[in-house]
Amino acid sequence: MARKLGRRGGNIVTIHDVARHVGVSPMTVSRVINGEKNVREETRAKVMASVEALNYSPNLAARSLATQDSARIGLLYSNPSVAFLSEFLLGILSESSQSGAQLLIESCEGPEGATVALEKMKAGGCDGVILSPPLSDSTRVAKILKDMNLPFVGVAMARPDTTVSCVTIDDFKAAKAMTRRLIELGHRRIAFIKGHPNAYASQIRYDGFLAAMAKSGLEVDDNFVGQGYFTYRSGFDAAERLLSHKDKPTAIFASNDDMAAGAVAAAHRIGLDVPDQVTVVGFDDTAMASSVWPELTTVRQPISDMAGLAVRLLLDQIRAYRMGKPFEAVREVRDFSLIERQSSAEIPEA
Amino acid sequence: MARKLGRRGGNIVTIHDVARHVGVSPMTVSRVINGEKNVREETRAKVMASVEALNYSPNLAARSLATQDSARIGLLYSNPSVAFLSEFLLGILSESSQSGAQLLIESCEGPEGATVALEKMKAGGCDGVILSPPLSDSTRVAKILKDMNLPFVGVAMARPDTTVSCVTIDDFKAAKAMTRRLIELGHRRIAFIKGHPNAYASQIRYDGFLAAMAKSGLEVDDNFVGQGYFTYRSGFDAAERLLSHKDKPTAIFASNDDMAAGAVAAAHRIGLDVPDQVTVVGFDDTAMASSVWPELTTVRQPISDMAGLAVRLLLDQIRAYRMGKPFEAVREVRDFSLIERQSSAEIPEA
DNA sequence: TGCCAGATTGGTAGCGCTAACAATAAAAAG
DNA sequence: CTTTTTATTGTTAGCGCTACCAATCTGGCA
Repeated sequence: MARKLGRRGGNIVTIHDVARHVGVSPMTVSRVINGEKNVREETRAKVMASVEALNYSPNLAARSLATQDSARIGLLYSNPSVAFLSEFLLGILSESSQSGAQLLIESCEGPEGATVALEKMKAGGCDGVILSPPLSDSTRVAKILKDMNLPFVGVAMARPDTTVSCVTIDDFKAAKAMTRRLIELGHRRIAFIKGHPNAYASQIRYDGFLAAMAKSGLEVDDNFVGQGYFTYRSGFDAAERLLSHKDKPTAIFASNDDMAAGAVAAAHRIGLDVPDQVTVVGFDDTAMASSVWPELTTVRQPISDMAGLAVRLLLDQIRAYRMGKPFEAVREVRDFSLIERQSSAEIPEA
Repeated sequence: MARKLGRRGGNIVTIHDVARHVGVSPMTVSRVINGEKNVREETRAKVMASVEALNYSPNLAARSLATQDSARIGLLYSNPSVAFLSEFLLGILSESSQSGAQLLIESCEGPEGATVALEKMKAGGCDGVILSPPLSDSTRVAKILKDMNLPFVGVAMARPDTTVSCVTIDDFKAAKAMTRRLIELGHRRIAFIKGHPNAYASQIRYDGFLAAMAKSGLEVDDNFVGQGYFTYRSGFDAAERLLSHKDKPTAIFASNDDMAAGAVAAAHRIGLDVPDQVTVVGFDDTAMASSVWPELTTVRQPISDMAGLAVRLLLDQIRAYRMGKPFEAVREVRDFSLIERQSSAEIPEA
């Protein structure tokens, strides 16, 4: 029976080829590439060498067919920052392609649209769902999923909820750290622009700011707190107000990058140089942060990693669910980092 | 032999289940779901009904294993606009998950890094590569791939090259259309900010602008053409200069959104209202366009569709390549669209 | 020396699907 | 009415991999 050739682009190296090359059974090769124990070190080395030599890489389709643990995971996102989305997708993608998971992607507008999207996923045979913010913070979406009996993992969820699995950073700590950094730079009159009142993250970031200020014995003037809505425009407006006081703040901490960019524009409008006369910092490290000028000092979440981790967690949950194990929520907290760019500087000499 | 249960999340419906339910052979079901001919209409309907009733959806792993036409496709991107990337990924993702293609993703910095990344892909068993801009425009990357004998498809390639497959829009026409629109709005003194001189798109967009101007009998003053580099800062600087002439332009066409955003900031700085006193338009419809205020009128490419199409084209090419057919380059041109937001308006009454 | 536990390896079967061919039924041709 | 063609369906085998169990080989110990 003539074997079809040229398949897999000339890379038709299978586990059998490797096995033959080494002189062991395919099963042993399988064990080695899956890192199982109970393989003699010597054998393992030989196999590894052959894998390398033949440039073998396993056929994921075959593997997931054989292991039966291929899963379909749904990705629900809803108009997050686009920059966030791309990093998010990158993380999801590389992880899920490795684990051979199938992806179903749906976007939705708010929790209402979520119902429809989730029904669609369920119908499409989804085994679990990953939620991007701000959906991950929605109690409503969480409820829908629980009712559907679908495992899910939220990414960058600010809402504290021990019954839901998620991967996040500590928004409180992050805001606190950024504030501390501003204080370190000599700033005392620090203004804060809050995010959308509906978002959990808004409150938590604000709390972090307050905590850092309190710890340094600095008081927060009500005039130095602006209400924003996570949009450029709202940041612009809030900053304009904040900067109109006779005793201007020397630094503005906006609780996301869009608002920080708006704040920079407002400062420029008034004729204030950033950062020489006002420091402006943001949060999230979206594309915005490095597109505007000066580029924004901001807080960065390891989004790609977080998304990848979310996939792994979800697959674990799906596996557990299939084995009939009881559900156990996991909360993984990742480290954030402060990215210092050109929009922040030491306090100007008075 | 006890069958493992609970697999595929309770959605263990296989083609056999459907077959049994209908009372035909699995093969017939396979034919129906693959839309093959030579199936009686009546049978087809019955199968369809069962598929619906049982909520069957095929196991892609099994399918690609059986058809042997699973492919590994590489995705090479290099720091494009993040907004572009996410749309791009979305398109790639939904298409490739449907076709069961495996994805390998690599980013690289410029054509130098491309060599390394592509070697890695080749080693990883890639059967073909998709290039995002600006890599798609690089003759160097194209050469590397040709030398490697790897099929590839470029997305949003401005460079005219009939030996390379790509999916693009007509940058010339798009720039022309936007310019025409500005003229329609009554603008006569229209300034243009060029993109990075190394990018093909820059020249082509500029040509489109010139063509539209010429067609309307408008002359282009050298003072009304600024050199930018696709960055916010360069747009800011160029606009500042353009707006400093005593006979200011009433509209500025920046050849990407970042520069347009910079131009808006420059106008604001000078105290000019956008769009009441100056119209500013961009190109690309990146996140930037709808993040700043006023939101930018711009040219939009159907990136997601284009990326999806690129995947399909690439898979076709890989298939053709495997069957030993000669390579044939395809150039698919998609329609762009003009997105009118708040940064453009009719010419102010003098 | 003989026996057994544990370590290491191999054999078999089958995951869900479809290519290729075989078989049957229906239609067309002679 | 038989033969050929064509339309429709079924059968077999195998894609590449791994779960499961059987086989073999260690060495330790009585």
